Amino acid sequence: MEARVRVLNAAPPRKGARYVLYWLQANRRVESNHALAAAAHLANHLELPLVCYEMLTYRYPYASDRFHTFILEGVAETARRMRAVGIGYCFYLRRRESNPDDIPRDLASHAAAIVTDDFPTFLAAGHNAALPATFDIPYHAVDSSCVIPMNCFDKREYAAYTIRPKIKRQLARYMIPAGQVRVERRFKEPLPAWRTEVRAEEIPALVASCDIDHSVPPSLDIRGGRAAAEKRLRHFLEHNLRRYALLRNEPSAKATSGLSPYLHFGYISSLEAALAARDYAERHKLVAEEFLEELIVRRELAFNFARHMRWPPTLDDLPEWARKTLARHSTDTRAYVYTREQFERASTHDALWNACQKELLVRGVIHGYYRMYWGKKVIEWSRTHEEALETMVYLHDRYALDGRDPNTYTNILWCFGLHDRPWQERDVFGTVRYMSLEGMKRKTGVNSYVEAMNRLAS
DNA sequence: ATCGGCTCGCGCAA
DNA sequence: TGCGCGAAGCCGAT
Repeated sequence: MEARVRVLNAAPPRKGARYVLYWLQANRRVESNHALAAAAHLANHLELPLVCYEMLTYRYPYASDRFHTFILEGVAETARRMRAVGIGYCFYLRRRESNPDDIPRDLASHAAAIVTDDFPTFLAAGHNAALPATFDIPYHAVDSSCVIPMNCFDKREYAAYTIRPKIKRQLARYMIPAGQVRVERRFKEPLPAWRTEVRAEEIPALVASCDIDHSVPPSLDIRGGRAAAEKRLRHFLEHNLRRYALLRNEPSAKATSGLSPYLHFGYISSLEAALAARDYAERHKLVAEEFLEELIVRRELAFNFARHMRWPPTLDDLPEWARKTLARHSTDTRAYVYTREQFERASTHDALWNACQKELLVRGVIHGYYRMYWGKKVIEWSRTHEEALETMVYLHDRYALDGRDPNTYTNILWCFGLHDRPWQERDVFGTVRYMSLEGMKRKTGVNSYVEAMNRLAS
């Protein structure tokens, strides 16, 4: 467990406190949650009950109906499951400027210690970098996102082949269930009045009442919540695990897990998905190898990169060979040049690219394989490499349910050569790997995907 | 349909 | 110091 914990403030626990506070920033679940388990352990040790605080504010970048809905869809269930095990769960929806914003401080003033999620991007990364020193109590950040804790890798890894053997060596030690959360003292005080109780039928009205971007609608077909995540995993294991190795790069086969939004918002942990896949494969004489490679090796390579990159991501974070070759080709003539707005509206000359963008606009995800094509083409058709990066980050931050995630930024920078190797030199890309529409047509069912996305978006 | 070259640098064997 | 090989490819030769 120690490897999962970063002690960001080592003050002694407050005497005479009423509870230990778990500030839920990333892991929206009771099950397979090392951070919650660590908080419960500390509460038991201090002979105090445990309070879980989760908040959703109107004012973070790209807050919209899409993200608010996906988060609110999980709240009632998290409340039920937390309270069932004796944790005082309080969710707070800060809808607009006039709502109080000092609730975390107020909660912390009665807490013996704060335990929270260690997450290397976006809001949680900012909070955990800036806030620990402003409290006079212990502040622990616990990594419950990775199978092998991020802290086990002290340096920035160069590529999948450098991190893979390190992961394989330690896998047996960490591929064990996180264990049930057990609190010895139930939280018995009345729950505070400022909390927001969320009922499913009230979510549209709640979202409408927030001072956020109402022009990005909820995902057409991806619903938030723990039960939805469990259902998605079960469906994947029963129908697609056996097809995954062969068909994961064929988008129209729908053979991928579809777990990325649930992993990003913490409705499910990669550890429990990995354990479930391994056990299911064992019982049914299947091979889970390829799925586990993506779920563990490549995802944790992305967390390793996110830990070390600056914010926001820039081309300076690329390996030297990629920076140099891109610089040499910075002024190459582009065959097409589109603005951010043209990309956003899915109005390029390329029907496959537009279909990918439509899936992002309507569903909030792009198939993993096509996302690489999508990214390579933004590089090819942007005025500069820097502008291409800005466009990709903007479109993912604003529309992707699996955006703002280490995986997203790593996937975007992979398009510029991160974790990859050089290939044959050509215009605009230099020696960075190129992907062509011809290749996509040869290897995947482009037409059926384009037709499906046009139907969805109409 | 299949194959080799393209091109760089990490990590390990020696 | 040498060598094998890598986050999902392309292209031209056969």
